[in-house]
Amino acid sequence: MTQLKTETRGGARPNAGRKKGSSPYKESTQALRVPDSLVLPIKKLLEQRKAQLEALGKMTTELYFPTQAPPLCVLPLFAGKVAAGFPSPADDYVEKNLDLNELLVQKPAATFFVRAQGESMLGAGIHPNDILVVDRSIEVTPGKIVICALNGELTVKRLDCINEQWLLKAENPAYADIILHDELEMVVWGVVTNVIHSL
Amino acid sequence: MTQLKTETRGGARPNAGRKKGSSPYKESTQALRVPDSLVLPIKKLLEQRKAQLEALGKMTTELYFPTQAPPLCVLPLFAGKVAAGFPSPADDYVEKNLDLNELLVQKPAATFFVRAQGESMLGAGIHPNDILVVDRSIEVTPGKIVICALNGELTVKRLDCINEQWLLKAENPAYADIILHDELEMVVWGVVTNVIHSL
DNA sequence: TGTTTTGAAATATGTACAAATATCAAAACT
DNA sequence: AGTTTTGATATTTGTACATATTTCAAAACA
Repeated sequence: MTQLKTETRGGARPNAGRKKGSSPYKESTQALRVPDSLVLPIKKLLEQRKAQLEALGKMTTELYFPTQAPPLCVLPLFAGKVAAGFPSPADDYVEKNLDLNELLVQKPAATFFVRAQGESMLGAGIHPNDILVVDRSIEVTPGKIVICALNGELTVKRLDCINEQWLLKAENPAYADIILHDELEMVVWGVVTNVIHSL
Repeated sequence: MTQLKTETRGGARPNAGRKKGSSPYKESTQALRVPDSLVLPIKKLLEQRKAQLEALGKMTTELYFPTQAPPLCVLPLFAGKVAAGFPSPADDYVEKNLDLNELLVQKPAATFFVRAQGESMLGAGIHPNDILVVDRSIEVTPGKIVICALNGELTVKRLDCINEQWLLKAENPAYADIILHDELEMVVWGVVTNVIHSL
């Protein structure tokens, strides 16, 4: 015969139980059926989402990470020559399939975009209104093109160091270099890895 | 009492039953639990995948569509000024969240990538080794930058029409324009919408 | 002999459910 | 009075299962 224990701890009471939104995604989930080949990519995405939310929890500011995700998209990349007409897969025109996010974003949690203004970096292929891909995890060294806040103003320049003097160099003869002295408040946001130019 | 019907059609036999891979994805599926905010995007992706596979069934050649999907990726886009340090969401530095595929690929089924060669289009911001985003669904009109096969050679130029004479113009004084005459076999692949430049 | 109809079998798919996990107020302990 | 332990409860989460769908060979038909 089993002893009936009358436990007095725990028990029914308001506010008991697991809280809504206590999943790693901070929101409810639902079961979705997806094809095998998409399982791994989507799982990767879910891990990434979790990591972002975790990072978010440690930040004082918010909004750095998206609340909604976009559609996946992989498209073929062609290269080389082509017999007149559209290329055939028999020939090796298809270099490989390419995903833009994979190509341009190595570390999602450390990457953001900035829209370029001005013509000071034309020589580096950066035109007004271009979108710059910026990686905050890359080491800032002389020669790198960086996004920085100069006295509160966002700017893109090539960082350089000549005779122990740090410079921000424009890649356009019409613009003067900026010498970094103590009165100048300069904060580097990250290193520009790619430029997206719309025609 | 129920009448026991002895059906003679159908019945046990080899090769009966639904075939493996008879799903719209041509492969097996599995249930995956995803956060609410990802449900719609992923459903969109699944629809896209189905549409691609359907289109594939109607094509003679393959390989235009990917067999494996990439990770999703949305990142913030910043704009404007910034108080020294990293931007705060209280200010409006965050222009919007941005997905590269969404930004650069309007029609996945009509879009592909080509790697640029040569310096003939420097003036349009196209450098050697840049990746060009090409949309085959955009109408080819004078002024557009197009990818075309010229006697089997892949090239990128600006299409123009002067006095009813069609031209392919380079955007670099060092390169001559190409006049389109009957002996020249020219097939337009599509219109260049974006240029991706690596630093 | 060629065409159409038919139903059992095999796979596909949405979801219900059981098991796992997190939460917190009250009890027990210092 | 403050800290730690405890267990009922609410939610999350993986997956088994019931249902729907597709397929094909044999039977029925023309």
